[in-house]
Amino acid sequence: MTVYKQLLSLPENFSFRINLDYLKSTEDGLFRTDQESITRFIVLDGNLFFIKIYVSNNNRLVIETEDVSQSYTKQFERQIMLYIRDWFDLDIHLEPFYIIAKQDEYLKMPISKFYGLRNIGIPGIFEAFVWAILGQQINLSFASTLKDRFIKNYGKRLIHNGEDYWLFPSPRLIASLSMDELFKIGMSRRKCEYIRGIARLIANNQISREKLVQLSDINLAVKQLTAIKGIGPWTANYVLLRCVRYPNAFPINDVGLHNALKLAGSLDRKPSIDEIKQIASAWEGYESYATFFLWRLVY
DNA sequence: GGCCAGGTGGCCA
DNA sequence: TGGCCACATGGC
Repeated sequence: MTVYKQLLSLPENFSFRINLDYLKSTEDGLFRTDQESITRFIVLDGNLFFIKIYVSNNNRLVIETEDVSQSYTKQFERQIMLYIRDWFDLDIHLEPFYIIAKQDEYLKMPISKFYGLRNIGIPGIFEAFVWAILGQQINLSFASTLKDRFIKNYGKRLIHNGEDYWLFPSPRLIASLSMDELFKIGMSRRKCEYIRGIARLIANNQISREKLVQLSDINLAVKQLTAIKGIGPWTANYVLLRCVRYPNAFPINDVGLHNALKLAGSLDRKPSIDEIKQIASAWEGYESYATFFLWRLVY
């Protein structure tokens, strides 16, 4: 099979090792990691590509693409590069964030420990919503178990070099399932309803990542999303942070954020919401990155 | 055994 | 608006 190789230059404040470590900690069947690379299948307009990502000696990102569907064109090559730039959030300029963070009581420790980390995204909006809804209220290890069951019950299994990879279930399929069919994997009936509801909205193109990007106003985006049953302020901000990439998305109610602030600030208790608003006022415009680095302390 | 987990909607005053 | 409560399940 033909393999195409592309290079992407990396910003100085990007550490492949730190980002690989992060991905390793969140491996979910959709992609795989080893000591030096990340691999996954991606689908573009129904065409399948297998990509391998690693770093070269002169600090460039190398992307090898196997042309599984025999349909590789310059157009797909561009789309694959955009996919990678987006997944690793390569187009954001983080210098101003690091300047703020270096003198911030709560951020100086995490940015020193994880210097070079990026907000590794959740590429698909449906995947982002499902992951957020699964994570509501329950502990993260159980949420991971549910995600694993969700992917392996309803997703598509692919094999490459004898190893399993999964494609995330399509919103169309999930929208068509019965409550009992969804309930069997062990999530609450409410989570089943929320997930099926969002699957319908996405399948009908009533919600899309592009539309949310175009709004370009976090308050409007949150207002629109929280009108949907099952999407509260936390879920809306989580999806805007991890997928749509609003730099000022801020899931202020997040328990993990509270624990991380307690740890980073050596507090004897978790801070109150009012205290967090006070703390975060120094991060204006970079709340998403502040949150992502703080999460890395506790997850 | 009880409480807390990467919350949310529904009910009640 | 603000205060409860249920929700599925696992870990401590």
